[in-house]
Amino acid sequence: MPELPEVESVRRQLDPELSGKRVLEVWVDPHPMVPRQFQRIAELKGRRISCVGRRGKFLISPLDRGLELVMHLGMTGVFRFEVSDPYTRASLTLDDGRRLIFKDVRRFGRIAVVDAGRYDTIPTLAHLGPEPLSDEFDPGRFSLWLTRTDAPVKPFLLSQRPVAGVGNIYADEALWVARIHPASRRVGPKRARLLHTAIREVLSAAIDREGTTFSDYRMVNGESGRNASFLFAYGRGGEPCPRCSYPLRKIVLGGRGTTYCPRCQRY
DNA sequence: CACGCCTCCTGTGCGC
DNA sequence: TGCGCACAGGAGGCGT
Repeated sequence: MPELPEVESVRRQLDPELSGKRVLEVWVDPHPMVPRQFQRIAELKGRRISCVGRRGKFLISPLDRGLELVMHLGMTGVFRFEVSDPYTRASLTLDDGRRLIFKDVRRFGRIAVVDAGRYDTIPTLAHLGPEPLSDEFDPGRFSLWLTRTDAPVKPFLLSQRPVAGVGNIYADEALWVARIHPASRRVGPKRARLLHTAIREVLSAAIDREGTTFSDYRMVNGESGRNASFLFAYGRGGEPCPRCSYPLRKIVLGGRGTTYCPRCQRY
């Protein structure tokens, strides 16, 4: 569900609420999946949260005692304050008396405590590519990545290695903007630069609209993002391409639903 | 090492 | 109405 723009929107609401707060109590839903998805969460008790940052789709909060809190929303994760919900998987009682609830229907989200900067238990974070909206996201290096890989371009983007935070929606969107077929294995320097620009454009625009809500994604205040009605390709299979009017086609690529224009996105 | 497939979990919508 | 299947915005593990 949540990609970089959604996670950033959550971060912006969570940061002022959690910065400087201490965690008094931790509760976790007893479930077989808990040890994997909530590693070392008990160590949160008594820790102070300095702020809420973000890397790709991960929320990261430095704690005292050299620890770090790493949170990932998975597909259906939502943070709320004081909302009773049957899908609550964890809650943190803060020293201002409020409780932060983590609800997550599909249980793919995770909240882990790690030694600061040690991400060996979180491989995607350990090998995460550059932040797309920072100077670290360099067109030249991105182009080299794309030249060297043999994988189809969309699954490669979803790996989080060439760039952080791009998921299924914004991969389809950026490839549509750059006019590149999602299954293409031949993205040369010229098209790589177009894609580099397109990724920044679609992510920035989505952040401005506080993300894309289809069903589950909500911000901490419960509101939806406003980006859904601005999408070019994702979720619009069968509709006319906004650029050339040819019907958008939906396929499965790398196990993920993929919508693109067969006429103006070239392999 | 890199890639592609399958899995984790729960809900929903569709065709028969 | 009931059933079975495909699919949903994520990542991780495994085999090749």
